[in-house]
Amino acid sequence: MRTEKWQAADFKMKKEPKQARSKASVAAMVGACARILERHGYTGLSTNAIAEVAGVSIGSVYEYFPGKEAVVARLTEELLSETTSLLQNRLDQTDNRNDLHVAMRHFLGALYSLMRRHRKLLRVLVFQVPYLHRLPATRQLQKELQEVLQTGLQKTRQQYRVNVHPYSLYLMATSTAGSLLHLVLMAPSGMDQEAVLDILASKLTAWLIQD
Amino acid sequence: MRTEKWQAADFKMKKEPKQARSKASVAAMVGACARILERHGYTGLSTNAIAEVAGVSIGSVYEYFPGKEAVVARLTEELLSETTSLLQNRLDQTDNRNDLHVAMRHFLGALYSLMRRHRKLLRVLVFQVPYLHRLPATRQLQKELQEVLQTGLQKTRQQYRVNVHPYSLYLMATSTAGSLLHLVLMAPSGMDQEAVLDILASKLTAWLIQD
DNA sequence: TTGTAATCTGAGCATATACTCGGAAAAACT
DNA sequence: AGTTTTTCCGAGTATATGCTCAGATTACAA
Repeated sequence: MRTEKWQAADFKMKKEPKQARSKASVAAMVGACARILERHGYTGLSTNAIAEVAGVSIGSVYEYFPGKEAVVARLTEELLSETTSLLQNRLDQTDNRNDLHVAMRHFLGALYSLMRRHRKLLRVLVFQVPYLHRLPATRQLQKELQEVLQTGLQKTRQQYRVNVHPYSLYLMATSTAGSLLHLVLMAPSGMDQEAVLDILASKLTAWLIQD
Repeated sequence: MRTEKWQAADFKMKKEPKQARSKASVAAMVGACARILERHGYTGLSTNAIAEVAGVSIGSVYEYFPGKEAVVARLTEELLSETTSLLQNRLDQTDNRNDLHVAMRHFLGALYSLMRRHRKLLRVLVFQVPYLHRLPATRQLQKELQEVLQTGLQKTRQQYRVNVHPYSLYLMATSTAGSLLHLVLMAPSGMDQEAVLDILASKLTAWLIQD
C-alpha cells in the first residue's frame, strides 16, 4: 500500500505480436479494454475482464502486457494516431488564402467531431484514469497540438501580422481545451453546439488579432 | 460486474454523529480520506485504509458511512462550503466603484489561490473520482459559480452596459475553468502565474465589453 | 516430415477489499 | 444507581483481482 502500482506502472508491451493470429488477439484485447472502459469505467477494468470480453484466456493477456495499464496505454496510442492524421489532414488544407477565422473554425470543428465520436471513452480516460497525463501518447498529443497551433499561425502571419505573447498562446490553448471538453462531455442539452463553436472561433480570432 | 457499485452509490451518511466523540471520529475519517487521496490517489482509497489512517476501527466507519463514496462526498461538501464563503466574501467587496477588470482579476486571484491551496486533493478529485460530477456538492458549486458571475455582472452593468449572449457566457465560464485548472494542476514550471492571471483577466474583460 | 519458435490455455495461489455482526465500553438520561 | 442510547471494536466471511506456470496447440521453416 505504501506505493501504488500505477505510480510506477510499466506502460510498455512485453513483446510485439508477430503472427497474424496474435495480432488479432492483441487487437481484441485493446478493443475489449475500450468496451469495458465505456461500459463500466476504469473501476470495472481488470485483466480478467479484458481476457473474458476479448475471448482469450488470462494467460494470453499477460503474454503481451505486463498489466492493464499497458493495455490502456496501447489504446491511447491508437487514439493518438487517429488524431494525428486528422490534424495533419486539416493543416494541409490550410493555406494563405484562407482567412484566419475560417481556418480556426475548421480546426475546431474537426477536433470537436473527433472528440464527439469517442465521447464515452474520452470521458473515462480524462476523468478516471489516474496516470493519463503520464502516458507517452498524452504527452505526444500535447506537443503535436502546440506544433499545429504554431504552424497554423505562421501560415497566416503575413496576412494578419499576428504576434502573440507566449502566455496568450498558453491561455488560448488551455481555454479552448476546457471549452471543447465541457462542450463534448458535459454540455447541457438543448444547446446549438455548432453555434457555440462559431462564437468560440470568433473570440479566438479576435483575441489573436488585437493582441 | 454488470453494474458497478459507484454507479448507484449512496452518497449520504447513515447517521449524523451526535456526541462530541463521534463528531471527532467522523472528522478523523474525512481527514484520513483526504490524506489518502493526496498520497495514494483514488486507487489507494479503501474503507480499511480510512479506518487505519483515522485511527478508528473498520466497524466505526460503516457506522456512519455506507461506503467510501459517501466519505468522499462528505469531503467535497466541506470543500464546497469553504469555496462558497470565499466567493460570497469576494462578491461583497465588489461594488459599482470597481472597474470590471479589477473585479475580474480579484475573483480570478481568489479562486486561483484557493485551488492552489488544495491542488493535490483537487487533482485527484477531478482526474480520478469517477462520480465527481454526480456529487451534490459538485452540482451546487456549478450553480453558485454561475450565480456569482451573473450577480457580479449585474453590479457593473450600469457602467459598461455589458449584455452578453448566453453562449458567450458559457464559453467564458468553461474556458476560464479550463485555464485555471491547467494553470494550477499542469502548468510548466518557470511560468509567472500572476502574470498569466493578469492577461486572462484582460482578455475576459475585453471579451465582455466588445460583445 | 520434423524441429523450433510462437501462441494459447486455465486452474490455482496470494492478496486485497467490502462489509457483517455480536458484543464491549462510554456517555447521557432519569 | 440503574437504564437506555450512543459509540466503538475487530475477527471473520465472501468475493474480486493480480498474476504464475506447466503444459497443450498452432504456425512456420528446413
